[in-house]
Amino acid sequence: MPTSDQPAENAPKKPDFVSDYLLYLLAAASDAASEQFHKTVRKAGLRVPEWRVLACLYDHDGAMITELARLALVEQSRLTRIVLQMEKRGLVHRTGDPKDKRRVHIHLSEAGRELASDLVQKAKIHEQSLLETLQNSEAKSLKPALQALLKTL
Amino acid sequence: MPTSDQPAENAPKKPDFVSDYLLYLLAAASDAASEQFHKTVRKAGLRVPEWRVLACLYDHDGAMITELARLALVEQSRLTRIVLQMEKRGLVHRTGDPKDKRRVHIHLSEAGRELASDLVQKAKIHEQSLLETLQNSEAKSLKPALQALLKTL
DNA sequence: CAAAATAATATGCATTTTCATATACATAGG
DNA sequence: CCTATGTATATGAAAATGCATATTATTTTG
Repeated sequence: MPTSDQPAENAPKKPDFVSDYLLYLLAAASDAASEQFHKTVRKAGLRVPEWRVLACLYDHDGAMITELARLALVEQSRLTRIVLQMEKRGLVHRTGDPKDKRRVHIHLSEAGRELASDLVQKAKIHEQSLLETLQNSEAKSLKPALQALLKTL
Repeated sequence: MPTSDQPAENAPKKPDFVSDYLLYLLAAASDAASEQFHKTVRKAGLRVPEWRVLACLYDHDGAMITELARLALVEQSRLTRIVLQMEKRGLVHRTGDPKDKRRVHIHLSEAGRELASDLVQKAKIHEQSLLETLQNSEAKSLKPALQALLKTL
């Protein structure tokens, strides 16, 4: 039996796969880096996808459902329901598009905009302190590398 | 009304928040980079969390539930259920720990190991081609930067 | 050593999520 | 202008998920 749970001392140590696998590093880094700030999000009474929607609307107020789903990295039918819940809570409102009656545009309410602004500010502060804990070279290269990755995909 | 969906030409253009926000870039890059390979995973009859569990066991066969949950980036009670399902499908089996009877160790079955090896190989190929689409400088800096981020968190 | 505190896993249940598809509207081609 | 095809959003229903907590085992402490 060639495989063994207890490799002999002289066995050629197989290097780990996951700890050097790009997709794993991306997922793990995303998780780890977000964990702290997501606590802030929940303290503000939002779930993470709701925060994402608010943040995307902060940049793209009036976006339609499909667009917002893509931006906020959530599946369309899920976004529809998230937006409906947020509308009930008074964070956003929905308007029809006169040019294309299928479309629904989502807008921040005043309360939504205030909450978004507050959290965006906190996010920026958190990001700043996160970047400061990294070596200068790593902090400098991270965002451009991620943006390049996104651009080519 | 100071806010407007149609800013005047001379309005000071507020730069986007999300498109330059580290946590967003991480989540978006993770999503985008994984999308393709996750199709391969689903073609192999696995859901993404199951693939993550297999891959982690590929490196850490015999890991206990808590450990595996941490490695595979899933919450513990969820992992318990994922593992139970995978056991029913014959991909893993669970053994008790004689030294500490609370613990449950998870092992790859032969079928599980074969599937894991196959997918790990495909993952490496996919990763390789992904890195090749990036500029050399970006590809070179990405993994170290992510690993540094993980290390400091 | 008994009791309390801690740890590992499992489970009940409410909620969320996904998938497929329905519905409504828009556009293109004959 | 009618039909076919495509697009945007919503929804039903099965399944997955998260949260709190139960259960069992271990460790610590007085």
